Amino acid sequence: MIDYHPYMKTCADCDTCLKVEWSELDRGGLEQLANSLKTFYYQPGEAIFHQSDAPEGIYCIGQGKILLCQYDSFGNEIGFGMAYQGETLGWRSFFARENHTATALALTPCRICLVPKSTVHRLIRGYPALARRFLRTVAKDRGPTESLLLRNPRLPARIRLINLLLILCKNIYVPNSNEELRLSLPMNRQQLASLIGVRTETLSRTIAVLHKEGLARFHNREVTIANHDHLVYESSRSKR
Amino acid sequence: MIDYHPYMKTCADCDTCLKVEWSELDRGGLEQLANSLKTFYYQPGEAIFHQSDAPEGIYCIGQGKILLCQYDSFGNEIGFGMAYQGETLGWRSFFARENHTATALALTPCRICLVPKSTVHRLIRGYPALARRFLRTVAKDRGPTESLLLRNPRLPARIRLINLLLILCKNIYVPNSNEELRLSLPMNRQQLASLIGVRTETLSRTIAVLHKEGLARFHNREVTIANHDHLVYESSRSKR
DNA sequence: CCAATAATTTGATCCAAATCAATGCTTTTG
DNA sequence: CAAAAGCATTGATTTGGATCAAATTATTGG
Repeated sequence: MIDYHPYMKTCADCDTCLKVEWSELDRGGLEQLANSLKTFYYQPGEAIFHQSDAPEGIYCIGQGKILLCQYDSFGNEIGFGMAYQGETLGWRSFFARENHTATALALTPCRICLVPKSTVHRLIRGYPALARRFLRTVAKDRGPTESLLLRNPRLPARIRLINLLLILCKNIYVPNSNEELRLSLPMNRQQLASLIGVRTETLSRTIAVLHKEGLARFHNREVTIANHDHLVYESSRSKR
Repeated sequence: MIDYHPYMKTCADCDTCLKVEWSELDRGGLEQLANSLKTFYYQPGEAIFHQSDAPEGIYCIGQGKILLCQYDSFGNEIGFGMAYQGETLGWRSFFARENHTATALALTPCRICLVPKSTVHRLIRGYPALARRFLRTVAKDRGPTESLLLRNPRLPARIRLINLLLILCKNIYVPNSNEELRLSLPMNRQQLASLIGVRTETLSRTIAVLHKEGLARFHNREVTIANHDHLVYESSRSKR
């Protein structure tokens, strides 16, 4: 983790952050933001924050993909969500005034800005619109809904995998549903398997089946969604 | 559903509501609240709101227990959370500005106040502290965490049931862990089973085992937790 | 570039929970 | 209060995914 703070004193270099919650700020607020921001770079596998750490503020993902995970009593990593460029991170525990209940792992090289807690507190108090905007962010969190699709014991592994693919599809721009959709799975099979609550062997076999059926062709960490409509159809016909 | 609105024009009758988010309001705010409140009474099985309804405001549970559920494509009810007296309800979709993604069912006779959306909007704008307080409420929501304990396909049914019992225990005051803990399961076996993602037959068998082991004695819709510590121990030793 | 190592896939077997079927209990309700 | 209906438990069988083991494919480091 390298701190580029000395070179990054302004948010002008980082237009992603202005597209998120901070867009509620005026010139003065943005200045406070820029002056207190710390920018960090992470390599895949590095943690942005750890379970049971006290929150240091709110993170703003300028670049990269992040896995949210927990560890069980045997040290196994269990992924339960992802975060992307242009999203804020770490708000749940910050606003709940609790320690982090999850670990955030960089999956790809990441550029992430930390807005220190003192700044967030000041801005939230000074800009009621910012508080309202964060209220919307927190309420809009898809985590709980996704978990019903990905980690439901009553759904077969195949449907859970399909649901995961569909959720990942939503996070990339889809110009035309007729075109083949290519998306990267920026994580290893263990992490992918943990997201849908199966063992890697089961994931492998399920992947092999979808591949043979021609619905989604897998090659290492890339998938080509050949028949998006059919995946949607199959998912919609299943239980919850 | 009976509207007792004519008899309940003030929040003074309903001290629970003052213990929740609305306690951030001053005299004027509370007056606005009291003047626009509508109080409804529900019998077990009645819905407070339905999946895909547009939110009408925020509900305040004066009395009763509520099941949050969804329905799959075959009409099966899948519970994924509960709400209790002294909690607010329906804020997620309200603040996300989306239609409800869940149905709220009364499990016991309920007294519930609806704060109409126009009032909530006005109060949220007029009282920044209220927005911040709701931010905390939304962030503190235990739903996502609980779902990892209750609906994790990698956990055996036994552990998921134990986790459910422990979560239900948390919602009642526990004076002394040595004493036996009695708690009611105010729902049928189908609903209980859906909360931990198993079939009723499996729930029955799992209940029978815990009962025979003397860890938790079940009788109809009542459980007596005989060995809380052991349940905690077993839960903590399991995977996530 | 190749050996060493790690990650992934494939194969064989086992087991927890689903399913299907039947019986025993509670609530309703006439 | 008894019959009917709905709910809950128990039994027998099946099955999807876990587990254990081995082979194959990637990745890393010399």
